[in-house]
Amino acid sequence: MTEKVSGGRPTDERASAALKAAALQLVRENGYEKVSIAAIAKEAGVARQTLYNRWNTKADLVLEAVFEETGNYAAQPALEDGKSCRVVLEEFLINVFEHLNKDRDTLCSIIAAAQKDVTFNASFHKSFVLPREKMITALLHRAQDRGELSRDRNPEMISTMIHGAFWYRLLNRGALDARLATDITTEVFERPPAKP
Amino acid sequence: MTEKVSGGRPTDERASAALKAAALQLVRENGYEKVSIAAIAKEAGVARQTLYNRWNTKADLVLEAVFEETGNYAAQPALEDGKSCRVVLEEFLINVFEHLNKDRDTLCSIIAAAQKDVTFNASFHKSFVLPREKMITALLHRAQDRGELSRDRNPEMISTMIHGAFWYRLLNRGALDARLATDITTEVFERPPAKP
DNA sequence: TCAGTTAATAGACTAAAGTCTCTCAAGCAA
DNA sequence: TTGCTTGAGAGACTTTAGTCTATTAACTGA
Repeated sequence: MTEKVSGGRPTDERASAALKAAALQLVRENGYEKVSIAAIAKEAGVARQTLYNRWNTKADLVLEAVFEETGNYAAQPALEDGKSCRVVLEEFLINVFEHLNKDRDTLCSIIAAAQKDVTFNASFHKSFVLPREKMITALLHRAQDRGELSRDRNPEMISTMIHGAFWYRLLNRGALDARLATDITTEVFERPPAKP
Repeated sequence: MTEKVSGGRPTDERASAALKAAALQLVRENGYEKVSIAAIAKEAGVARQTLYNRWNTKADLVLEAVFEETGNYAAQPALEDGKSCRVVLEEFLINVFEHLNKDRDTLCSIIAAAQKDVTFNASFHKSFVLPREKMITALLHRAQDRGELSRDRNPEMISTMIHGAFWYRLLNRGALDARLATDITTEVFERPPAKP
């Protein structure tokens, strides 16, 4: 964040790149838990301390590596074309699930790491979790504005329930597929009134 | 599971009890991550190997300890009295949240541990997660039978979304309070139709 | 009583995370 | 060129999880 003040040896960006590449490769090959920090540093051809100079934990490094490679997992869904919000939500979820499935085990490990490290939890939440939550909330507000969703509904709560549903599936080894996207979307948008 | 066949020194149940008590006390005092297995064994006045003889990991031990002490966290909600399913769900959730809040950090750590150990994940899921999921699903089916919930709704999906919502809150350090219980229940049961 | 069996204790050992220190490298400004 | 500053490399050190082994304790059946 803060600009470098004066001299000193510049950080070698190739070392960062090599570490991220090595981390991603080893984690995908062997699984997050099986890969030691020493192994990542060795694979990158870099001293272990250099890794610690840049990231606090393996989780920080791997999150950044996965993130960067996948373009931050799914862009904001476009709201302003001809599609209904319902269709946009469904397509968005399908897209998210595709990305999640690619690094599924790694993401589970990252969520796990966030539970044992408050600092990492905060940065993970800020850079990854919250933005996604707000995308859905914004989409649901838009749906209310367009009359596709009743004003009586609670977009923040629905967003929590949507994200919760696939976190729950993710962490409990359930399927993350188009069917889930459709089922969630249906539950959100098709609301026949209770019989009196 | 299998009965003991013949002789041999009997396992000392006092050791198990002492280990569970020590684990619970130390974890609540210092936090799950800060407590080492050696410290638990020492506090219980028992050899470290004795702990490993009974549980595979710290997570197995702590889960059992927490479980036992809290009577498995919330009983099946009674379906057969005068209350509506909506009220039963709300009260059930309030009750669950009260329990969850007591050992909140510990439960987060247990969920985290389940992500790095397939064996523990399976036993956690079987003994803890699935039963709760089925309670809610059964309640929602009952609501459909009684006409409190439309037949068009998907009880399994709703159950996933409900549990997901509070897992998500739990893991992301959000509030687990009566307000959440009410908001969830409202989202589930009050479904004004979309405007045409 | 004694042989067989299983549990408990104590301690060694490995692998890994994380911290620390020392030395060298690479840039800056006077 | 000479300090000054910061990064990089190498390796020591501590703590912990987890495994393994040898020894002793407690119980059963013949």
